[in-house]
Amino acid sequence: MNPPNLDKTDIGILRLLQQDALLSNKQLALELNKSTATIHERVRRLKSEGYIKRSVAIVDGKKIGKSLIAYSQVQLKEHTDSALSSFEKEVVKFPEVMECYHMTGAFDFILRIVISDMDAYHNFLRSKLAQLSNIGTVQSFFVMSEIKTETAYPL
Amino acid sequence: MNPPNLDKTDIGILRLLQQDALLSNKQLALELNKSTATIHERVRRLKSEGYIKRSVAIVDGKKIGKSLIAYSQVQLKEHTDSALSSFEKEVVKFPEVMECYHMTGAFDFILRIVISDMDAYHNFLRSKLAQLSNIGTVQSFFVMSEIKTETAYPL
DNA sequence: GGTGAAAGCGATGCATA
DNA sequence: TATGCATCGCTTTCACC
Repeated sequence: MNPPNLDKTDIGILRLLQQDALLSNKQLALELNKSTATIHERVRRLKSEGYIKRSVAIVDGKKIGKSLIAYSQVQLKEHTDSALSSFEKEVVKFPEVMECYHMTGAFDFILRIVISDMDAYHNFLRSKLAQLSNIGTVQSFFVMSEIKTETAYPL
Repeated sequence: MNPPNLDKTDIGILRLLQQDALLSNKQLALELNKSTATIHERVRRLKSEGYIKRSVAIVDGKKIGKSLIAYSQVQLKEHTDSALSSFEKEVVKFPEVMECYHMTGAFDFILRIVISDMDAYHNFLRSKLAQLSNIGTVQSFFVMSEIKTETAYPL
């Protein structure tokens, strides 16, 4: 399943738009040796079929005062379906939680939390996260340095 | 530092472009009650000053055969500056490692690894990650379900 | 710094192969 | 399905406020 139903041109489009979503069809056409009309149709198809989910601007978190990134591992007390659903439903409401995954292994969920500083994190933990029902343990780890942050899949 | 040196129009632009990088200046202008020329100048400034780092297409990993996401916690044996730098220099070369952070706490690095399946992960671990010098322990956790994956900072 | 208008350029739809 | 062409609309610049 690699490539699935994508030809070389489709792969090329995905590779290039993952690096820069603002590339014009003209630039893509030049790079991939196709006409702009062909590229236009391919891009339309890649979007309508869901290969490209969306295009977003990546903002510098530090420049807008989000200087602290935490990864918090959450273990729940109960693991019934309704307990899991209830946690998921509540945690996604917190704007500080930018990512949340249900995991295998020693804990249940991992959260990526983005916030201004440690005081704010402390406050978030005490007044928001720990207030949810069914929270067992929360273990927090903080990013000291970002070594690699890639949004583009290798193709 | 919230807002730093950004006015309401700048914040609005960041908020909207974080949701959809392909919005036209005309659409932004309509939404924010400014002229297209003003929006054009503001967007140019936000990019040149680094508030907007880049614009990217978000591709559906599962549709291109990247069905397994792992978070792997790596502990090194030695923690000299050169040992840390050496690990960082090597690990970023792996295309499977889309994110890598140097962390506080019980382990040194957390890696987000995106790959086709568990067989491929096993192979990656044995033939690539564990081959790096100075690796102490690697603990792997796998994503069962994505609850929230947000790229936009709350503004 | 913001605006409106003019000019240039790319996006978009279509007829054709 | 891919292409060239023609039209339309947005981007970009500039003189002015």
